[in-house]
Amino acid sequence: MARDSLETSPPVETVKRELRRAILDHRLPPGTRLTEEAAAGHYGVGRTVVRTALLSLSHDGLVTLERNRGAFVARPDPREAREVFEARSLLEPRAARLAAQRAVPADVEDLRRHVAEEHAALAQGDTGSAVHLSGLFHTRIAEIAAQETIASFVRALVSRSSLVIALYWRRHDTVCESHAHHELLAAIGRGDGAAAEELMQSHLVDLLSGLDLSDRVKPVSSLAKALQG
Amino acid sequence: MARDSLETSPPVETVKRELRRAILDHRLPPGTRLTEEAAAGHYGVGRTVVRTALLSLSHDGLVTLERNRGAFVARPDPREAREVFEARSLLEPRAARLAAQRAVPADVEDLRRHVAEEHAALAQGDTGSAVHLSGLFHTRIAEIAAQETIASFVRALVSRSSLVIALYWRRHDTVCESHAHHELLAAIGRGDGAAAEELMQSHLVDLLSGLDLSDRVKPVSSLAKALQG
DNA sequence: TCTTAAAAGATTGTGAACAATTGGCACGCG
DNA sequence: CGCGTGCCAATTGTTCACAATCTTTTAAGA
Repeated sequence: MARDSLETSPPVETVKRELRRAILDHRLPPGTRLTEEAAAGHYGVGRTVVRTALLSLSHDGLVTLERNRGAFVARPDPREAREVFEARSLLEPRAARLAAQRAVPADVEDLRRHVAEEHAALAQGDTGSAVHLSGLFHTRIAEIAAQETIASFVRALVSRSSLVIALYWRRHDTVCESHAHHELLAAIGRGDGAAAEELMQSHLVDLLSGLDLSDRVKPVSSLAKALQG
Repeated sequence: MARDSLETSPPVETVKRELRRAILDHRLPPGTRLTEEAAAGHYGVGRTVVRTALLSLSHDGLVTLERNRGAFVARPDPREAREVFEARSLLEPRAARLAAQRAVPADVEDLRRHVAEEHAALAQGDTGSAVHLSGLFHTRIAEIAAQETIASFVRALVSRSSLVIALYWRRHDTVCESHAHHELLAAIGRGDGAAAEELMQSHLVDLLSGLDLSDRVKPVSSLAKALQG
C-alpha cells in the first residue's frame, strides 16, 4: 500500500500534501505564484523543504517551475487539457475493467463510501471538496486494479484534471455527475469488467465534453496568501 | 519541443542527464548504491545538485530513495516489470497510430536514422547503446504523435524498461529485433496508422515474452565506482 | 510624454556547516 | 557459543549564508 514508492521525510511530505490539497481544492487557483520563502514561513520550515516539495509537485504537473523566476500553480492550456483526458481514456477504462475483476468486498465498500462523501459534499455546495473526492474515486479504482504503475499515472492525471476543471468547467451545476460514479460502482460491485470499462470510457467523454476549451483566459489571482482561507 | 516542461538549472540538468545515461547504459547496474557525496565529488558539484537530480530520477522510477538510507539504482521486481509493459501496451500502440497519421518527412527521416544507429550499435556488439537507442526510437514515436502528456509517460516507461531488460533479458542474441522497428518505420512512413498500431502492439508482446520473469535474484554490484568505466 | 538605461530590490541557485537518523561493531551477559 | 545492548562511524535531512539572475523602479535624455 505504498502510496509513494519513494519515501520522503515527514516535513517535506507534509508540505507536499498540504500544497497539493490546497491546489486541488482550488484554494490556490491556477497561475498563483508560490514563493519559496512565503511558503516556508507559512509552514514553519526552511526553504529547502518547500523547494523539494515544489520539485515533486512539478513532476506531477501541478506546479510549473520557471528558472530563476519561481514556482506557479500549473495553468494547463486547452491543448494540454485535451491531452490529459486523452491519456485518461487510454488508461482508466482498462483499469476499471481490472478493478471490477479484482475488487473484494472491502474495496467495493470503500468506493461506496467515497461516492457517498462526494454526494454529501455536492449537497452542501462544497464544490472544492467534491472535485477532490471525485478524483479520489477515480484514483481508488486504479489502485484496486493493482497496477501500481498505471495507478501512479492516473493519480497524476486526475490531479491535473482538477486544474483543468478549475479553469475550463462549463456546467457549474453538476461537478462530476455522481450518476456515472454510481453506475461504475454498481458494475464493479457485480464484477462486470466489460461494463465497467465501457462506463468509464463514456464517463470520461462526458467529462471532456463538459469543458469549454475556447482560448479565452481566466483572471489570475496574484496573491499567494489565499492560503489563509 | 520542451523536453522538460519544468526548466531546471544547467548543473542539475547535466548531472541528471549523466546519471540517467549511466543507468540506461547499464554502467550503473540495478541495485547500485548512489552516495550523494561520491556523486558530488565525481561531477565536481555540491551535494545539493546531486540531491535534486536524484529526486528527479526517482520520479521517473530510475532511482529508489530510501529514507535516511540513500539512493539506489532502481531494481524493478518481476511484478513491476510486467506492469511496465502492461502500461506500455496501453499507451504506445495508440501513440504509434497517431504518429503514423501526423508524421512529416523530417520525422520519418529522423526515425530512419535512429534505426540505422541502433543497427550499427548492434553490429558492433554494443548492447548498452543498442538498448538506449532502441528506447529512443520508441520515445521518438510518442513525441511525433504530438501528445506531450503521453510522451512523457512513455519516456518514463521506456527508461524503466531499460532496467527491466538489464535484469530479466533472456535472449542475449537479439536485443530488440530491429526487424520490428523496420516494419514500424515503414508503416509510419506510408501513414498507415492501423498497421502501426498493430505492429507496436505485437512488438511489445514480443518484448515481454523475451523476459525471464521467474523470481531468482541477480547479483548486486556493491561498488558505485563503476562510473569509472 | 515616451523611450532608454542603469541601479536597487527581490527571488532563486548553490555550497558549506550543523543536526538527526541509521547501520555496523564490539563488548558483555546468559 | 549465541544473543542482546550500547557506542561509534557514516550518511542523509535541514538550515543558513552567499552568489547569480531576474524584475521593477527610477531617473535622465530625446
